[in-house]
Amino acid sequence: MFINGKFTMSEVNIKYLAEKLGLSPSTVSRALNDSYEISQPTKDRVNQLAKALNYQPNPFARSLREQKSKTIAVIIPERINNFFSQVIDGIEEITQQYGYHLLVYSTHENVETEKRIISYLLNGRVDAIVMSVSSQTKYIDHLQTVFNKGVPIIFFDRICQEIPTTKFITNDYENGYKATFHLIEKGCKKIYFLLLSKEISIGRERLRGYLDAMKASSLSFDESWVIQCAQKEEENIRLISGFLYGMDRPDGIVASVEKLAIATYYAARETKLQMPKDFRMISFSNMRIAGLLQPSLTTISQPALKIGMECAELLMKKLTKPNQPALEDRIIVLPSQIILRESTGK
Amino acid sequence: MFINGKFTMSEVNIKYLAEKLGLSPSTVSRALNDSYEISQPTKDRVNQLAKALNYQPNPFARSLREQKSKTIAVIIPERINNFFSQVIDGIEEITQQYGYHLLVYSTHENVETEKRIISYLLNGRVDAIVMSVSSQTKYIDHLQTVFNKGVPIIFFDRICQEIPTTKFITNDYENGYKATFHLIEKGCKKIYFLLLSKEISIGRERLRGYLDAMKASSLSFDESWVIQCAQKEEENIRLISGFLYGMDRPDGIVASVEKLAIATYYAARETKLQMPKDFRMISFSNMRIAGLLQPSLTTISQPALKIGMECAELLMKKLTKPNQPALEDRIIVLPSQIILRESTGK
DNA sequence: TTGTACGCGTTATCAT
DNA sequence: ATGATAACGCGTACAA
Repeated sequence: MFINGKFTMSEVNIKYLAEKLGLSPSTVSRALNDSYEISQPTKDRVNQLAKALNYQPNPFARSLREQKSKTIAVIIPERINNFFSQVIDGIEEITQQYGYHLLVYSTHENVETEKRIISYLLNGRVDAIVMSVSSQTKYIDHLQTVFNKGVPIIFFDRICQEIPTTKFITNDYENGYKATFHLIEKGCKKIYFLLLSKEISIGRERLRGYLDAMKASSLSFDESWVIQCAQKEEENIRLISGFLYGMDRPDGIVASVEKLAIATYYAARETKLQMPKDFRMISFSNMRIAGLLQPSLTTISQPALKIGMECAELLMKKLTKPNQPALEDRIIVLPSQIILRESTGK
Repeated sequence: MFINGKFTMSEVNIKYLAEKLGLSPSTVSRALNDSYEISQPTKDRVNQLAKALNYQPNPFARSLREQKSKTIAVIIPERINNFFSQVIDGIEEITQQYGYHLLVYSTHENVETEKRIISYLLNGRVDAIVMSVSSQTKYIDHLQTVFNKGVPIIFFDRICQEIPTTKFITNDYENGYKATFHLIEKGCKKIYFLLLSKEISIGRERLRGYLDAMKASSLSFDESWVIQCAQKEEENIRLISGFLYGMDRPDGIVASVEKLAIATYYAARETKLQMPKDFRMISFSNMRIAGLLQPSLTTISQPALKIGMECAELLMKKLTKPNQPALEDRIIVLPSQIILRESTGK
């Protein structure tokens, strides 16, 4: 409805329906909610008119009344990333069936942004939070606050160990080990590990797998082979080109996240080195087109859609059934898959 | 606050602050909103306590009262797509500065899903909608309804011409022409055009550019060269492989969307054909790593981030300033960029 | 089976 | 400068 050009919300509401039907608002409300107290004929009349006028309950009135929003916040470190996109697809697939809505936020790997976003969510705006922390997240007061306020929170992939709630990850340690072992089997002697940040869980776990695999082998190892990378792509390309130019360059690289593998491709171009001839690389990645790169990239691919769906299913169970206990403090591990391609040699 | 294990929303609210301060709720409200009617000392007292107790206004009470949600819906056809991810990044960058939140929905290219999503949004849940329509969207009653209800709606990329509102696109016709002309210059004689759907605006516009370029040349042309593709990747690979196997295969391909270019890469593998030797391809695409493919892909790249930011800026202007007129019925064109790479020959 | 009254938390209007 | 009251739209305890 318009009043002097301005949209006003005087839509059909319960009061309006009640008037039209000669009933009281409460009767209409109960009829719409299929209450056992209301006679079938009345229900029919109400539902018919509601449908005819395309009545939609006001979500804010309802949220205010019920103290819940039917909305979930999803917080990710970056949007331009197949893994996170797939996870959100998985979450939406489930939550949508329950009539839940998704507020999606990107921290752009920035803790301050992460804190700001979370501060918006502590007022009941969302019924729960599903998140993967930023690579900068070291201090976790803001996450602790969420938990203390009783807002259900689930972590996935980049989890926060310290918060006693449910976390979904993949077998990162194991795959860090396997990835490294695969390179060793291929004959690599000097294997570097590219790390986004030591702060994040997946970085630490994958690194641990790498370190153990190196230890288990008879290969030499130097701490300087663990390369701490930056946020900016150009910086990383420079960094990686730097050590690829050297005479003592690595002949194997484990990239702990996709963007570092990509930076390595650019660095390889710059230094005119070829995979797998000059060095071999394996990367954690959910790129659909890893197989179309030059050379195609051997990847450890995470079950992203499944992670999203499992997060959401757990949450829906907790939120839609009465008297559910708090989310259990446990880590659920879903297996990743190694897909061999040209970058580690056929 | 917890009551028998259950989280209850009895957070600090205005009433609580008022009690603690020995003031009335209305005074507190006014003080928090920096009303001129309140004395400075009172304001200070109120703000101090509010800060100390970390008071956060209840968004639903406010929305109910103000008849606005400070929330924007973003509806896209698919999430696993760099273009749409970048657009959303752009939207968020602006809206976040104004304290707006983003509900993000994917239609998965399905009109029915699109209709369902929109029906959720007609009850005031969002103050505006920014969307790119699904490739199936032919009848537009649901979009018309949005407009009729007075909910501001902006289209980008895949627009709906018929709705009189502001639309943001790139110069699709021009680039369809240029892309085709580029192939012609490279000596292609038989150029196919891969189309996702004739229903969507970008498909039609890019096709029009292709057709005009073909017409302007002295090349022969057959209608069957415009290939209507499917949703499923495997189906498209089969379809494309099908005509690549033939003796009368094309020597040039214009892919109107990224996913069709990718299907073509797989089809090329299957048929053992090589670009640019056996055929050349150019594609509309925002893939960051188009340059790392084998061969690297010549692309027409859209200013996605900018599109998002411009959509959001227009919207914020309309929503945050009083008495703004309805969104103008006009199309704003931002230029795309052609990036030449190996797939069309150096 | 239906109606009345109230409160969720906020802000605006009207009083004082 | 501050307080009392009403209203946004909904659902429910209580009354009839």
